[in-house]
Amino acid sequence: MGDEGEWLPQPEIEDIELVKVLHALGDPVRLWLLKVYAGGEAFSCAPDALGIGHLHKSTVSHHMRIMREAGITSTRAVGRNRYVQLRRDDLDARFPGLLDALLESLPY
Amino acid sequence: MGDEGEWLPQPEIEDIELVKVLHALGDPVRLWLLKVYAGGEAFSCAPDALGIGHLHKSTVSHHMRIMREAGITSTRAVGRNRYVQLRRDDLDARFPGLLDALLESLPY
DNA sequence: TGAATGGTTTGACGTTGGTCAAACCATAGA
DNA sequence: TCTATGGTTTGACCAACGTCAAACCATTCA
Repeated sequence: MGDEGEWLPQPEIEDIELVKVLHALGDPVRLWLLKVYAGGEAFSCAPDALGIGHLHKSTVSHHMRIMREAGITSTRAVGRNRYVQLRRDDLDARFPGLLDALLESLPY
Repeated sequence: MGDEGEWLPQPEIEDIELVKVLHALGDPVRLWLLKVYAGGEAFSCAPDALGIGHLHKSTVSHHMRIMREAGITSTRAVGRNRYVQLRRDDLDARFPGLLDALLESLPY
């Protein structure tokens, strides 16, 4: 009760590397997740809830870890849930204009 | 003589896919090449001339092909030389602001 | 306390990817 | 014409990657 949850490990702002961010986003599933998280904080990792119901939950967990370790997302663990959000401010500070350009360029 | 050379195969503007561009740039060597080509047209594929003298020339050829097929560069073959340049206008038209943001964010 | 639930981790499997070396191709130059 | 040269292609090798399944862990709730 009253517990805000724990933050899962993520790189410091200055340790976010462009090549890792690009590598992380150079995958169709993770590029899709970028769009999902851009729409607001997600509180479930369930494949169906994320629009990737065709993938196994462990695969989704894998993709979310890669995005978090690349510095794209931050995750707070509260109970059995995971609150995932884009690190908008950090990405904007580190790579000005990049995130906006990416979101503007997303397909669909 | 007077031969302008032949253009190597490359995708049409509308066929350039964001995920392929990001995947292509999610590699340290190709991210380095992006910076090189951003500095102006390159007329040699020699590893030394491109600042990647530690790599075999066939490896460089491989990376250049991936960048071209992703739609990042265009290549004109004139004699034994290859004139490689960034597809600035095409990339700007397809993904507004992305290239500028990337070039601003490059390390070094 | 016991069962169900949301996520993570591990292991396995097939695919893709980066690298080198050698063969190859076409052009330039003697 | 012969040789050297700039680049490409092919094959091989090993590492990295995406995926699933099963085991696992912690939390929730009956």
